[in-house]
Amino acid sequence: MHDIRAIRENPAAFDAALSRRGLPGASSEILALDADRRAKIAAAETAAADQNKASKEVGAAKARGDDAEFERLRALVAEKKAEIARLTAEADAEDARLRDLLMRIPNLPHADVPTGKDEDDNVEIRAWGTPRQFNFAPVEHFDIPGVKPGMDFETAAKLSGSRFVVLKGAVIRVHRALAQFMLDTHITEHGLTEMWTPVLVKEDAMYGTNQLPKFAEDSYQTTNGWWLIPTSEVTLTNTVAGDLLDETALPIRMTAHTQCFRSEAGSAGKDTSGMLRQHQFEKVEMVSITTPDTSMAEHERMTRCAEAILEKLGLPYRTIVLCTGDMGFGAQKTHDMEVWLPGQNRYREISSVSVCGDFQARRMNARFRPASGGKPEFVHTLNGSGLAVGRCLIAVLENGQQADGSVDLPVVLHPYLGGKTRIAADGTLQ
RNA sequence: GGAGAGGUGGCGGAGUGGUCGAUCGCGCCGGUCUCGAAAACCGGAGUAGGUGCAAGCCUACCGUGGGUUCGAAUCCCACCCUCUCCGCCA
Repeated sequence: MHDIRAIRENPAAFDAALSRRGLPGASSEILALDADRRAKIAAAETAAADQNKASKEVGAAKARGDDAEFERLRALVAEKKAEIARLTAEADAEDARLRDLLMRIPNLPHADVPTGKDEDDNVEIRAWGTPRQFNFAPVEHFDIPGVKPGMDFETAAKLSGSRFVVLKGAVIRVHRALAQFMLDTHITEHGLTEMWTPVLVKEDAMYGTNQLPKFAEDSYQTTNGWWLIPTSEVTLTNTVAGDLLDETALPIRMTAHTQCFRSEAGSAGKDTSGMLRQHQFEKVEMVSITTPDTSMAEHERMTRCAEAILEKLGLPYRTIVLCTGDMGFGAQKTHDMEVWLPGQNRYREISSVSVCGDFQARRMNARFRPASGGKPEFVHTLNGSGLAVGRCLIAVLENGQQADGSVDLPVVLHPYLGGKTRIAADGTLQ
């Protein structure tokens, strides 16, 4: 959410930043509402002050037996009370409207971020690895002979419909190994703290990390009001909601491996085959809570944490910085890692690492007390995939496929597979 | 699901109708003492909103929303959340 004061102080800069995202200016509407709201608050507070004054005097009037004054003040209090009720109701309504308006406006892009319209304007900042040369035509993950016995979309459709999968045998073991490998690397080499969180959350948490109010249709809700998390960014970030932390506690670096649930509303017809885009998938997420002056450095650090996983797995990737038009709602700046998928002959997103500044912290009311002893300030929040496990499985399978239909598996996974090194063409782990 | 207890400032914990935004302890900040530190002692400090160049002033906030009252942290109602015991259960 945006700081109304910052908009008041510099409406032109606010509109200019929105314009970089390809959005119309909003400051004039916001400021008109804000001015109206403040006038109402001032009127309500003046009336409240009058009431408080009369309330204090009424006791004294009664004590000295001045009945006329007592009755006059009593009537005045009653009158002010009605006035206050009316004015605060109006002020509250405008405040709610303003808050809702501010809640629905995306974060402003960091100065570093290239201006652009869509993904064509994203900028590659580095690439790692060389796509392997195949002496046969590589296929997509679901067509690899060794994978087919362990990846069953028909049975999943019977159980749940489209965009679900049943995994079996060697394939799910590799999937599980990947998640374990990612977590272990993050906790032992990257200094993140492993967490395990609920996947059902209250509405407040979804507001905190900006899934709500604008993107309700992208997530699922239970009949009793819980939401299924679309990412553990929601739970990890909201662990500090409402807190006032000591600066010495920062940065807080967390990671969690959870199920994620997405309705994929609006992606009908996109990535319909294979397990690239599912309603239910697993992700190892990273979240950092930092001070304002360390968040940009943390963004680079977190990006490296994600890249390290890909490098250890030997998966060629490129890292891009998203342009203003392609960034997500809450981000100030985003790095996407795209992994090479030989079956599709292209790079596909496997991780997205974003710095949100105080955008989410303001929604969650998550603050820290500076070590210098000043006023509490909002923390900065960052989140990134490290990595999407299902997509990583796809990448490992497609990049490791062999002419005979088998799949060679990355060396770093072998210890997680009981020393096995490949999925044979018949689907067995060998 | 049944029964009970409770939600107060960074934390713990008092306060049951009127100078209570709130006793006290811990923690925090400043000072005295000390070579320095600890301890001890003295002093300071809530959060948010509004208004003002500023000092300041005003308003709100004791889980949330209503109500009673001239006046509510304190009384009443509803809701939310947490904890304990019982039952059930992965």
